[in-house]
Amino acid sequence: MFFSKEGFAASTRDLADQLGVRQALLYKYFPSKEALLDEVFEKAFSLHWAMAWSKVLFDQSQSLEDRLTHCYAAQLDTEDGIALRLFLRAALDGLLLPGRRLDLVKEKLVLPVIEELRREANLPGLDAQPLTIGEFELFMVLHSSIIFYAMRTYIYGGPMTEDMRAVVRLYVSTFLKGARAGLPSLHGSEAPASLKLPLPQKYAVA
Amino acid sequence: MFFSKEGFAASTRDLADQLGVRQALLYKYFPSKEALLDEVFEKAFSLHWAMAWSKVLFDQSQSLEDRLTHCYAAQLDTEDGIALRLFLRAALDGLLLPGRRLDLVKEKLVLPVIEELRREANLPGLDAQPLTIGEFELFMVLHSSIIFYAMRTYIYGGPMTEDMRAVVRLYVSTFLKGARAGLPSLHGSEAPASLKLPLPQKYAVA
DNA sequence: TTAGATAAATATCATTTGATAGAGATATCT
DNA sequence: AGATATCTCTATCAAATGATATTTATCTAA
Repeated sequence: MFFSKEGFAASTRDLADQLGVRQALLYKYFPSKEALLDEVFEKAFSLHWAMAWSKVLFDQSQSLEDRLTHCYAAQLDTEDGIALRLFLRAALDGLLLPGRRLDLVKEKLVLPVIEELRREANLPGLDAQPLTIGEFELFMVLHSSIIFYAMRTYIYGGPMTEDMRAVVRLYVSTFLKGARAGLPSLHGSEAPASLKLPLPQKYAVA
Repeated sequence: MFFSKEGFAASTRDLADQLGVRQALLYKYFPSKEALLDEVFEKAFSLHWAMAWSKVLFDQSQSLEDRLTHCYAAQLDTEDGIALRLFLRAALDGLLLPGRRLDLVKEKLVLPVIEELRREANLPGLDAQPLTIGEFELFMVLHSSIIFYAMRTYIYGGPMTEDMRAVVRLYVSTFLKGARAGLPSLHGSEAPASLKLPLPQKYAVA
């Protein structure tokens, strides 16, 4: 989209030019520039993300590494940079969408994965002991890698490998190795108390 | 700074207001708004980052985990969000600074750490076998975690733990566990060929 | 104190930009 | 065809904005 490249301060005339249309026409469809931007946000953030998740993640016939790799690779496949740019611009301008996105990630990805890792390690389930800050931050190791990969690709514009799936698999396997080795001690007595606190409901908005 | 909050499209009048000065006065010190922005960039990106690095990282008397934790925690300590915001805005607007930053990270952090991890694993040194894409991406697992933590703190504005150092240590230890376990196989025959290619000189600019 | 310079304010200009009004064109229905 | 409704364009306004010119205040040195 236009605003993802030019920023929200871009003029409606430039937008109209790019659409091959006259500037005044925009105001037949949108009462104001703000309404137009609202529409842009709505389109960009509606279904995007969070589709492939959920289902594939629970398919116990594949290894957790395969499932996570599949989810995040699918994620990066559908990502075209536009939503990411809009997303960052919105965050920089003080919108609170980004925080809510993390809430979604927590619900759809962090909780299932940590539940499974806890089971592997013979730790109590999430219903018995709520998700801790340490576990959330542990998962952020993986999530950050993917996000930053997308940023390097679409924002930084750096030269990336063609073999995205291999990189995602490397991220996932590195994370899983570290998480499996470290999760028990996150619940042990030697872990910092701050990491054992339950994760608060984040970014809650009225 | 002003532009890190308001964006580069903010008006010189608002800037002057915030400085408690009249708008025209700005043009006694800067020939144009663009020159003013250049100055802002210069200030923001000059020495910032990359100071604590280098030295501490080579102090073999501490564990690699301690050294990395120290470096990145110091990094996050000096970070006030301003540089990060400017940085992201610049990246979104197509500036190529971000790529160069990664070049710095590669030289000051990735190379020493991978060299050390290779030595631990009895793998050939970097002079014998250049840094691979896989190794760089491996380190990105750690680096992304830190960057994204800063973004969550200063851009997303989410509620973060007070105990930043504990989180950084968790990132570092998780990365190290995964990297130590995975580095040998990154050089083995089962690794994807794409990850074994040498990392190209990135983001080179004339 | 005064001459000269430096710093800051006022006033103003030309462009850009969001937004509106009304004319012309195109399609649709009877 | 003719009436009507929809769509798009031209023309224009008022406010905001980058930039300049001119005036006023403040400081410094002899």
